[in-house]
Amino acid sequence: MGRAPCCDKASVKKGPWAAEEDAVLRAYIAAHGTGENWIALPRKIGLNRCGKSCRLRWLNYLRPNIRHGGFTDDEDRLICSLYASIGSRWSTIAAQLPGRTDNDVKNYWNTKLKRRLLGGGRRGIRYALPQPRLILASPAGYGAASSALERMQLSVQRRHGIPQETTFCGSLAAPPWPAQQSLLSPAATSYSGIGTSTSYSGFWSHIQTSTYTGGASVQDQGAGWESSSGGTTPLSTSTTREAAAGIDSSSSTPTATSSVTFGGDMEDELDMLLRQIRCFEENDSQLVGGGAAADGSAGSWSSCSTPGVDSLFQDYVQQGFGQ
DNA sequence: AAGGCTAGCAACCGCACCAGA
DNA sequence: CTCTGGTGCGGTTGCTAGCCT
Repeated sequence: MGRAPCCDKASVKKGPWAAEEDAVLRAYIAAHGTGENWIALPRKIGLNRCGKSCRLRWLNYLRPNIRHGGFTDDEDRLICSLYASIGSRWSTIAAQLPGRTDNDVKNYWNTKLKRRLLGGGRRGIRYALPQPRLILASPAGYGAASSALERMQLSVQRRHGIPQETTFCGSLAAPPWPAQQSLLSPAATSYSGIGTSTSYSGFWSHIQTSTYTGGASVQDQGAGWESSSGGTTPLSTSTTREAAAGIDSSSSTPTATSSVTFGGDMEDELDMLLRQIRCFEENDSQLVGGGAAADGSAGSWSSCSTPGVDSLFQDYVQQGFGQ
């Protein structure tokens, strides 16, 4: 049974906000603040709007000190770096950019940065990215897949300056990197609380606590993982092998997606990540050449880099970007 | 000049989380 | 412990202005 809608969608006004509506909402919040119930607010002030719509309008547009457009190069770099590391947690990324909203950052990424850095674009066929033949058991489906792929590609490009057509985006039929399951499982998109809870599970916990230790062949991939939290592999070997081969494994439900409890506070980890990004910016030249040597040798990876994630990239790059 | 295409932005939708009853 | 309502978030879509042919 679904839950009751927050408002009568048939009777509330939808679409663009009029200046008068903005004025009413702004005046009320200026006088009473936003501490009250958003659902009840529109009725109280005579707006024929859904409470969620009012909240969104306030947060994304009417709130003081909001900046729209005109992203700086520094902001570009920060967005790219954070996206490559933590994915599409727009609110977390936006929190590092004063005056920016998650919606703004998201739109900016989708319309400008993504295309500039990764090629392709939005809305499927109109600017179609070459779609990798990676079929997931995950109900999150392609959303999570494309996001993870973008992040891998972005990070590899950032580190090695590799033209996009030579990275895996255009040729990923059977990617040799080992982490499809942990990157793309349903848990990969969820976490509980920032600054309010110490329990965290999902992609971040995997990259913090799991290390890929080998397994160059597809058959070995499932066995290549070691988990520092107690030795439970986050991978299902059967689904991993099938996914890596581009086979629909929807009939084999992932069975080993054990939740790994994250040992630290998310804000601390974000701090660490920001330090890494600054370190990365300062030592960019040290990173170029690591792992991407023409002879396929590993090269050296900077200590600035994010643990776990880099082991994936390193392994992937060592194997020739999916060739 | 007109029609189609593209890019950018605003807003909606649905899900997950959380707190309180 | 369960249920319910409020909130936050990410993904997606609709609309419109500008550009191109």
